Amino acid sequence: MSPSITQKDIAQRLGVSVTLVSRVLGGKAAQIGAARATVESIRQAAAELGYVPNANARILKGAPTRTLGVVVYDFEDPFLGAIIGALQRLAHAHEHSLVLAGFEQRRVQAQSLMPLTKHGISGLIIVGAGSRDAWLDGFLSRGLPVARIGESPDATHARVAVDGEGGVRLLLNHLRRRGIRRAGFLSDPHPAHLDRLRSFERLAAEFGIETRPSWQVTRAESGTEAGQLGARQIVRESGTRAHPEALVAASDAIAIGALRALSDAGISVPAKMAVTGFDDLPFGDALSPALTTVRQPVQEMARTAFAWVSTDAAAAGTSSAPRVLLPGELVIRESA
Amino acid sequence: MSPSITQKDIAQRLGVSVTLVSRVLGGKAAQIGAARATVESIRQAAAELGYVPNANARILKGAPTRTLGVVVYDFEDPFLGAIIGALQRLAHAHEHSLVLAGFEQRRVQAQSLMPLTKHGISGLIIVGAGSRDAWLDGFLSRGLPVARIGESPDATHARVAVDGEGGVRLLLNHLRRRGIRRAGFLSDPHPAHLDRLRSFERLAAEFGIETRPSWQVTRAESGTEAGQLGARQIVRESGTRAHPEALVAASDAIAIGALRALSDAGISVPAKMAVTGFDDLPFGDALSPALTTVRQPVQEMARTAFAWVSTDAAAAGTSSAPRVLLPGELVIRESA
DNA sequence: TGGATTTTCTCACTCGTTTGAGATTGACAC
DNA sequence: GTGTCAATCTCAAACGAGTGAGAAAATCCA
Repeated sequence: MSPSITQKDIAQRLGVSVTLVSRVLGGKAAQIGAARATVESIRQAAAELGYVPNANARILKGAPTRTLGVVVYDFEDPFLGAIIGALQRLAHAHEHSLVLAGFEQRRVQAQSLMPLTKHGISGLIIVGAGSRDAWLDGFLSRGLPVARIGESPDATHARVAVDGEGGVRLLLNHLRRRGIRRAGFLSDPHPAHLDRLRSFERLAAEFGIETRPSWQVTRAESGTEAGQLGARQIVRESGTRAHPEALVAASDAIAIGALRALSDAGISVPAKMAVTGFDDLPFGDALSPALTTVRQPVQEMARTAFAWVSTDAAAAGTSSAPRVLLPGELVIRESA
Repeated sequence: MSPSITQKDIAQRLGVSVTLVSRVLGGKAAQIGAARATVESIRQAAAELGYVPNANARILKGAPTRTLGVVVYDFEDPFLGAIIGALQRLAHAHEHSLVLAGFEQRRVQAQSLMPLTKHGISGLIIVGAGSRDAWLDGFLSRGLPVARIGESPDATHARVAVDGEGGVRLLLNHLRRRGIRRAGFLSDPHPAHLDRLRSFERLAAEFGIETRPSWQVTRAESGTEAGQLGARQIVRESGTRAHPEALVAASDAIAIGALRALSDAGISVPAKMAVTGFDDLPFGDALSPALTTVRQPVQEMARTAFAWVSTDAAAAGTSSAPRVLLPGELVIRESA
């Protein structure tokens, strides 16, 4: 760990003051009227010695940290990689850095926030849906810009998410065009999924699609398990009577579970029952049948959230819209 | 952004010197013989005011940063979430923080490293396989502890990965017990996958399993696409002649593609052809048929890598083993 | 009561960078 | 010879925390 080059090293080498070096390297050469030759020699020495400014010292002096905290609620989230990747690209492009924090089982512990305060973040991005975040108040009251990627019913901070209702609308419209007149819904306890369920209930009639309470199953399990158990339940219960012609799943994971249950029950998809997902996970197109779904606008959500909290936006005083819903994209494949 | 509480605030409130506050809060109270009452009052004041030490100031003074850089090669990696989650938990438990950096398309740009140097990381964890990392030399030569989660054939730093050969061995042993005597292999260009291919070639004979060059397909595409095209190719080419009874895929993603191709070709799995994966992705058990595979020891890999680079280990002078292969776990489901 | 100890706390500097305020130099005019 | 004005550069004090060395006050012993 060789010690790094500081302004002092440059100053000593050239026999000038650190002040001058700081000003020249800080781009203030013109303002203070530094001699052209001096400016050149300082720049050159800096380059030769491989000078890299010490961010800690700068920040200590009050410079913006250009560091964003990223709080992840759910590391199982299949989108996590894509979202973090997008944020990383944005951060990189805007010369910000990203500090990670996370919570166990959607719980916050005071110490979880240590990395955030420790590095003096200038903005906060929360990844994942959630509500009533008491820990957030500390940041918000200090005027720290906060943006969430995901829904938060009772939040006071900015958030961006896919338009669940719009997505369900796309799906129902598509199903209707395919001639489907009876549909069920599969959900798990995830808040965004419950929201989609409510949209489904509300919109089904509008598209002339019949649904029944017994065709709408919300399981306590989550993801594929919920889908499998839920679909199995619907199939069993409506064995003799009329059964839905389509199962709208609140997420791709749930839909995958449903596909499995239908396959086990010998019900062919989409011939006997159509299935739709929501999210567009990476493997949706390789499934058999390939999953018809609604694609999450991951990049756009990341971009929106980043734009709200980045140092540049905050400095410009951009007022942050409290809630943005971005449209999803209908991806028609084989399952419906 | 109300200014944060500093030691100075505490000192002023109690009418003592900042030095005393620093020493007490730094746990040096006993060494310098501070009065019990004073220690108490300082601690209490700190708690009441909500004092959080300023990491930048500490680091500037030469304290270990307790900050690890996490460099991600591939944000598409389906394990990314799990790995980052595990690292985050470890970091949290050991009071470290995590700074993220990443590369576009597995390429490094000098500026990509900015966050790492900026925050003065004390260790580096690379997520993803790779080789010949020129950018790494700078860190290594400064004596920075580096660990990679993933293989790196020509690396000089520590790395941990799943034991590919061991995994293939588990798979072949299992296939043999199921009475399979002829098997093919599906790969894409990922280095770890090619490595598994070589293991397969080497080990097949040992288990009395016949294989042929035409049954071993490495596609230029990656993931599911490679699996789908590869499986299709094998099925077509061996249409009339003897064909393999099993397809060993280098990854779950590839296996999913293969399942799809076989389904399209009307070849039932595992009755007519067995399929195995490698990785154990989240949805493997919800597929139809559920995928037999080898589980990556994600938690263990993260733990190993973290242990190498954490400040505590580095301080203790723990010598870092250059290469560790952790055993995968055979997960027998339906596809083989 | 004076000096030696002990107990308890403070001074002053440092880390690398920034910045308001001032210093030094030379040239030019009168 | 002296004052003025630029041009050019330096002093010194921060930011928040840590630290070697020493100081002030209280206690003890004779």
